[in-house]
Amino acid sequence: MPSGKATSSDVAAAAGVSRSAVSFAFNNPQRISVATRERILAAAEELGYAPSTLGRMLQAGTTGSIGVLLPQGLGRILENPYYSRFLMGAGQVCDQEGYTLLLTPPLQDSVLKAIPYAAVDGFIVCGLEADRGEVAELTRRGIPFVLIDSDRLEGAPSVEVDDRGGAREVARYLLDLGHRRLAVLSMDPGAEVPVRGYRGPLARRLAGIADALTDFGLTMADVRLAEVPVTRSEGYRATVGLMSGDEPPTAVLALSDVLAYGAVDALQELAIKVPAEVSVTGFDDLAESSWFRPRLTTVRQPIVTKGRMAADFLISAIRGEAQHPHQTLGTSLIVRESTAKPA
Amino acid sequence: MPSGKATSSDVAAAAGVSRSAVSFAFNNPQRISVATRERILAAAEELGYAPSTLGRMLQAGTTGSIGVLLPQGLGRILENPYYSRFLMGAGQVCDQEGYTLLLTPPLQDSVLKAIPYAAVDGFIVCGLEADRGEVAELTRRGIPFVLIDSDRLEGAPSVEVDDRGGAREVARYLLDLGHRRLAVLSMDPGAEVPVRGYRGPLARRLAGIADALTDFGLTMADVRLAEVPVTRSEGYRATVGLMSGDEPPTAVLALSDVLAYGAVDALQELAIKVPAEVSVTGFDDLAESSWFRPRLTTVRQPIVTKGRMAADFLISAIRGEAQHPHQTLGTSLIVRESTAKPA
DNA sequence: AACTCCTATTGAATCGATAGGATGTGTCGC
DNA sequence: GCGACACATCCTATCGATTCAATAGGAGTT
Repeated sequence: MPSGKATSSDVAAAAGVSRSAVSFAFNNPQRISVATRERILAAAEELGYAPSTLGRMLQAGTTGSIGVLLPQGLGRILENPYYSRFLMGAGQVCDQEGYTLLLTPPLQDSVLKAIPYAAVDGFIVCGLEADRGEVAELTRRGIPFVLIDSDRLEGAPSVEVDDRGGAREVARYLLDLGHRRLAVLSMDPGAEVPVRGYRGPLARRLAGIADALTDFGLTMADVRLAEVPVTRSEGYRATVGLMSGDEPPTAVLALSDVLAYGAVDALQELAIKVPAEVSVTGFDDLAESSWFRPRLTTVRQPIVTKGRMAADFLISAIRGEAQHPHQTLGTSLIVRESTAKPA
Repeated sequence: MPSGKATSSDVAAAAGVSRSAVSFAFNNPQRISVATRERILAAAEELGYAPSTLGRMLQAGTTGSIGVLLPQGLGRILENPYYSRFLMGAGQVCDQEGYTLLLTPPLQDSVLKAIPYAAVDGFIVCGLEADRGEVAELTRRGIPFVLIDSDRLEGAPSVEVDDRGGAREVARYLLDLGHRRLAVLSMDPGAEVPVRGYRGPLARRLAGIADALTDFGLTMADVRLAEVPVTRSEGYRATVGLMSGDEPPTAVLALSDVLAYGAVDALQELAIKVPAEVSVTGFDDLAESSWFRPRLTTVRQPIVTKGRMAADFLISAIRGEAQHPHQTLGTSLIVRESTAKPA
């Protein structure tokens, strides 16, 4: 019983041939006689030998897997169905093209540090500010990548969503209904906003809301804003805060469905009727949102398609085919039961 | 502008030192003078050099990532929230221990073929029949692994769930309510059942149902059985079939929540009231099941915990610490609104 | 000036496998 | 009996980095 680390030299020795012969036996049968091949394979079986994955990858210069560079830990990321859907889309392409998918969370809270530990042919980079160093690092290393949920950047392929249009549409819808006291329940943008301003999808969604407000003679100063991590319980907590004080909002516009669920939880807890007393909207249109009660009014974005395109673009880039394509996907307002005219 | 493939030799040449010095500059700063180090780092920056991930892994003999060997393509797997939850659990441990997670779908419909293409320190093997060759292959290669949703096997750590007990409990519950005409909506066991019989969780769940039936003087021959892939739409389709004919069942016992959703879809389509006319139960207790209307009666299994334990066991095995632990997790019947006495 | 000691640095081996070109052996034809 | 031609097999360089053991050089001591 070998220690599980038989090498091609061992097999070669056992079969009385050279290491090349061993390699040929596995990858190039026609370059070797049948008898020798059998002998080699028998020896390999005996010793429990199988070609080392790393050895082959190093030699081939390719890993056959694509990395997904994630902005948060796996435990938290996979809690959000948004990412499941996204990975599903990317996974469909991987299935077709025979790639594996390496989920790469930050290392010691640093996305940058995680890069050198991923043996991949390219990265899908999720939800990162495009000028934070990761992009520069990947460029420097010459690793192909595609940006998702980020800012459009020259020289880097990306798949975007019309966040601004979507947010404008849902905000306008609420204003049209007659709501004037809005609360915006937003995802936590990190600590750098004071220095650097909003970035990526968040910036675009806020801009969209501002667009709509302008049409009604309002500004962002007229809405209450809460910024929290994207979990249902944080959405709950923040909403409790938003509803306290004088003149509470008549509509909560959440920038994520998951946050909207939390908002409804809070309102039910406070015995405030949705949508009769307060309207709630989300963003994403997760599958859960049509099951949720009240069925959630939200902005649909094509998450699975986004995943598919990201993987497609990346694989093209890996093959050296594509020239940094950019793609912007549309959104649509899905009106369901969580919104109504203000009381 | 280099072609993105600077090697340690290039840097060494540029800085006028040996390759060893370059390596030290990055990994062992105290073994080299400050001046030289600076010079090397400058040259590295200039050339866009970063140590090759594969090179380092080969040398170190470790990849820092754990593989998840999946029974189906990624596109289909991630459609099922069950796997999202499971991966979330495993991901929590990965976050803590600094591992990445490699999702490895079958290659050309073969799980076995996928193994050599995954550069990992070990595998979590999901939903595979333990004697189908994959286990033998992993053992032969000496790669650590943990079995999930499989059969208990000497010499291989595994995390199981008390499927039999859970199924027995839900079946008995339906029989206690007075249901006698049951339909079982089961996941597709693959083509080998006639030859090899049922395996793994499916076998245990069917056995649990049989246990309960026996207590009531019935056998599996008295229930209608449909076996389909685990998707909502397949559940829908199968249920339409189950309800046709004489003496349709008064209760549908699905072996997966996702299938149960499909069953309810079908019954609503057929204008059959749930639970007034027909009861439906699931298995898993996905988060969605408490949102679903009617809220789904189901068997809860601790999916996230399962994921955590699997990763824990695997990492112990990788470190050479553990001795093939087995663990069986309990289930519990969650009674909600999709079940009632027969009309 | 010679000797020791220490430190920065290097050479070579190792991790495993692959593949292009060279070599050897055997058979066939003339 | 000798040259040509196949075919099987081997040698060696390559993929990139790490690391142990060895060395060169300089500083310090007597």
